[in-house]
Amino acid sequence: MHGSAGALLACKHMFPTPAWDEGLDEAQLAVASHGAGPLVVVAGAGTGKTRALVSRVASLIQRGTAPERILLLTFTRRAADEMLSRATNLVALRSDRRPWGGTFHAVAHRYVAAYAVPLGLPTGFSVIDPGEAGDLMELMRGDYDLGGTAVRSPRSATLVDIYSRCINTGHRLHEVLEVDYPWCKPHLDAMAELFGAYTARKHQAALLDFDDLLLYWRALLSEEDLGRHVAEMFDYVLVDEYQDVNSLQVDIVRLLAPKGRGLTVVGDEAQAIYGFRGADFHHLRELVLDFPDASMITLQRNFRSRQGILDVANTVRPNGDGVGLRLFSERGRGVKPSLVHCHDASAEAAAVVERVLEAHERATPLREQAVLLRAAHHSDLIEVELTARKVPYRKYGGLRFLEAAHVKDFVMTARLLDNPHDEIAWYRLLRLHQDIGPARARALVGTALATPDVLGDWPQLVAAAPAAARSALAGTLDKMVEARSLPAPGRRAETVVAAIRPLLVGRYPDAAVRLRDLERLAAAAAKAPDLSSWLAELTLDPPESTGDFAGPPHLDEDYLIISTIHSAKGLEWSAVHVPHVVDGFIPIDMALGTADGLEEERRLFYVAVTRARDELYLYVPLRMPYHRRGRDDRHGFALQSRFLEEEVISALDVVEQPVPRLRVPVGPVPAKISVDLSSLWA
DNA sequence: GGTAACTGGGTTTTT
DNA sequence: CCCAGTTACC
Repeated sequence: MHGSAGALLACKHMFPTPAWDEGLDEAQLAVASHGAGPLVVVAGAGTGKTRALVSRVASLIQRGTAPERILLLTFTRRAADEMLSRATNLVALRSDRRPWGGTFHAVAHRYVAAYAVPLGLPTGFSVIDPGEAGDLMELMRGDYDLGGTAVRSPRSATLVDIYSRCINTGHRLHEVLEVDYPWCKPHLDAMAELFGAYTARKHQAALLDFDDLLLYWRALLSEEDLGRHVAEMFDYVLVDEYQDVNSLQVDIVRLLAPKGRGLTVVGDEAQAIYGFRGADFHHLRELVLDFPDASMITLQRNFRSRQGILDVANTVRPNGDGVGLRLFSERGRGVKPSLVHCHDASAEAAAVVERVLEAHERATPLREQAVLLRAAHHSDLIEVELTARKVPYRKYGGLRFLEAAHVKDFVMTARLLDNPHDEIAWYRLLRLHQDIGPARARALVGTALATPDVLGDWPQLVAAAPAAARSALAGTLDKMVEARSLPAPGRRAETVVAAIRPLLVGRYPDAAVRLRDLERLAAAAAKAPDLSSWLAELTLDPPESTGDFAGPPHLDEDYLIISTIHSAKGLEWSAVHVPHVVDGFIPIDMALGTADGLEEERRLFYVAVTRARDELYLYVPLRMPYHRRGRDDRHGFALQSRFLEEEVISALDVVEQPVPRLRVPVGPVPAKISVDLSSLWA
């Protein structure tokens, strides 16, 4: 079934060249034509690892593997979709016979939904995001001595982070607190109790958080017979970005590919940027050690960037870890990247926009350029400047569409149709009504959960509500009953929007805009097979930019990309602009405390730099506001980033951005000017 | 006891 | 922009 590389070469002389190996270099070809033994590919940035993976999938199919017996796990759904459609194009497959692919979480969801019954889960379970997990923690933490402000106690978002870290790393709570949250140590016992109760309460409400999806998938795979059956559904498992997996994901991979058979992982330790989420790049090394028969292929020919950019990248690249990989360009020297010194943050914003427009003049479209930032709000001033100069842009990362209050209102209300046990959804929906605050909502949630079929029997819930809220609540519930009776996802979603419309109109001054968002969302839902799985997928893979639901972009539409470095992973642009290359921003101040944190910041900088194909600009403002936002606009001197070591700077062309000077326009001067205040005291 | 409206202080990265 | 804390009103 698995032809060797030799047999493959022989075939090439007899048949027209198969499309999948066209233009591959030796190392990429070795990846594509590798057999079934475990394979570790160490791929530096821009070395064509996507091509190699795509070709491998195509090659496996051509060598006789059934497409549906291949599983491709990637970091984002977009990456999976892109790779799978490229691979299937190479071998011209029927669309119903495609390989499996997606993020760990998305694939987990499919399995967990399909095997809900043996896993002991209710079939109507809902998937909640970390924000909603925080809502549930918030509801509970008061009962576990973690509320109030008498003692400094962790916020609910922090509690979710800690909980999640325990699960994703497999470390015990006290270890996690010791290493990552030492200031929370006094709350150890309270947290242990809270976390136990949180797990139970989620289960009761038929809610699965992101971590649960992985936990249940692992549980399924660990089960003696069923697990083996599920794992045996795949002959090949390919995992991209393996440096960013956590130990739970490692377990899943190991269970899917016992002894590494059919396993391919691709990664680069120098691009590990998800340590804060429990990822550990050592997993990549460990795989090589654990499977002595693993083959290792290193890709270091860079097809993306000019050598000038790689000179910077090679000096920034952390040398302690990794394999001492150095990147060599296949595309010539190019222009030397610039380090632009600016007077202050607003001069920097002007300098960025100026260079964006210059590159645009030189025929680099806006969408071939990106501004990459450490944190989403670092783009404030640049956005102001872009707006003032009418440069269109789209922003990725940071505040998400799904976090917008009205979208959550809609999603959670819609979820209640299939899962009436969802107490956070009830809580949110009830709070949306006038005269129902935290306390009454809490009581009403109790009533709702105690009523066997609340939606069928809604007058009971209305009767328990305060008189002032009854008619509104009756209206909401009545519409929801109607929505529940409609099977078509589009109509169902529309009716949910209708149910909450009066509530939103009362709550948000800009309700009209928000309702339009929801109508678009409902229209998108119409294309899904059913509403509840569509909602789960929306939660797992939310639209990344605010523009994503504005309909398909025009072909000739051009806009600059603004993105966090994290969201830019795996992407590339002709020109890349990195502002704020200043200590406290890159590296960010929050990460300065630990050596590990600082190393991750360096890798982040490396990722940013290696996104550029032809032009790279780093910007250093010499003065920065003390506070990143808000009323205090005092400035202090900024320290150039500690990552800009001498060796890095020598690979850069240092430019001083002239200080903008205020010019007072001088017109015709009158003969005599006088200032007379005498009338004030007369 | 409970809700709504206002104020002042603070903001990393994401499946 | 989101939060916790305060205050005025039911």
